[in-house]
Amino acid sequence: MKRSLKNRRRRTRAPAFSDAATAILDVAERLAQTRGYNGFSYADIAARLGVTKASLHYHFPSKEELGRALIERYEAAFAAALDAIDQATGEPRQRLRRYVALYDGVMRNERMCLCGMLAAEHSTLPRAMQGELQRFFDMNERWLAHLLQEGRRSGLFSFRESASGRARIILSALEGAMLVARSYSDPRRFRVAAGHVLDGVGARGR
Amino acid sequence: MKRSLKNRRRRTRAPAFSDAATAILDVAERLAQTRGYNGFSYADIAARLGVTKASLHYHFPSKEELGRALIERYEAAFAAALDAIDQATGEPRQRLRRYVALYDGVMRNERMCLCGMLAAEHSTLPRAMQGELQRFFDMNERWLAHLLQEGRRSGLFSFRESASGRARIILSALEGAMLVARSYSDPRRFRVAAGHVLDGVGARGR
DNA sequence: GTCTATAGGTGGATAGAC
DNA sequence: GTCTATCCACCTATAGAC
Repeated sequence: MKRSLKNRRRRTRAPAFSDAATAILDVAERLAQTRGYNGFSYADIAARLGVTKASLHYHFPSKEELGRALIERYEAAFAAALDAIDQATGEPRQRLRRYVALYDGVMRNERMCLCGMLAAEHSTLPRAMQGELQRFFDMNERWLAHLLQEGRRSGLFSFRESASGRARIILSALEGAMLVARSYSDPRRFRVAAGHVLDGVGARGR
Repeated sequence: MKRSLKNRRRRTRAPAFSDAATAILDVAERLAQTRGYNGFSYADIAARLGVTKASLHYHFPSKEELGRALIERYEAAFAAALDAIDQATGEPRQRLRRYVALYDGVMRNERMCLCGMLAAEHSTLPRAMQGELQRFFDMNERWLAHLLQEGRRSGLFSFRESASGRARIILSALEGAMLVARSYSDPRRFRVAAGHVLDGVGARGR
């Protein structure tokens, strides 16, 4: 009963990768976010880095291990971004706006959320990766639900369903907006939809 | 100036396929909706039908042609379903509920919207398929926008943005809800999110 | 750590017999 | 229309030299 309840979310330790491994992950991440896990190969990564396929296997023996590392690193970075938001401001509407801005940044990079992309390929992924996907979405929903609950208590947000229900809606809407916007190669499509997500809880106000 | 304005949407003629071609498309469609376009092969289809890969190429010489046929047939079937809704009832809330039920039926089949799935793989698809994808989403948005406009005029729906803006939000939210629900293999997740889409315009009734 | 070389498998696609 | 047989490109992965 004595353990601190603060920051109990931090279960995702950012793994330490060598410079070479980091370079591989950077390239693989971009490829996975634009083409999907089944849409890129070791050859693609090797070509972009100017090395051979074999050397990649030294750092990531199998593609499954590479895929797991991708999700783990992505989730850790996302968790850090959420912490940064929490520490920058306590104002709920601003925190929600910054959350949406995270996704907007991904789109502006002509990518899609890594985990949204992998969700489409879910049934073709190794079991371990499937489990990590859920953890990512769970983390997002928990963070959002907490924020929504707090904002509603202080009269800033307004919505009928439960906070976690609304969190799911927001997450789904953002992922879906990215998905559809990709077919039009138009990030503005995402931005407009994202704005209405904020309106939905009464959080757009400047 | 004399041409009828009724049914001017019908640009998608349902192509006639032989029995064998239809059987191939049925299997390919299920595979594409569960595993993605890059996630299945001619070998997968052939195995499930008990024929050889070579015979598939007689009906669909290349995978790109197969992919195009998949989207065209899917879009035609969807357009027919929208027409059926329009003819069954003119009541806007009911029509919107039936629209959402279309997507729910897809999820209940343990699939995801074909075009939502393909949207994730967008950048890896042949150009022709990319164009057809947009047409599918455009058709959905036009139908929804028209319905929303009508419902708002009669005081049944309420939303702040333009009808086409709201149509995009609804489409994105439904596609996103399917996407995320897949990671949990839980269609109920979709159904709850879909219900809130209806609430969003005041259409849940009852 | 990175290389060359290669294994063993699967991808889409074609030729030609039946 | 469906088959057998085959092609070549590409996939993930490994062995072993440097």
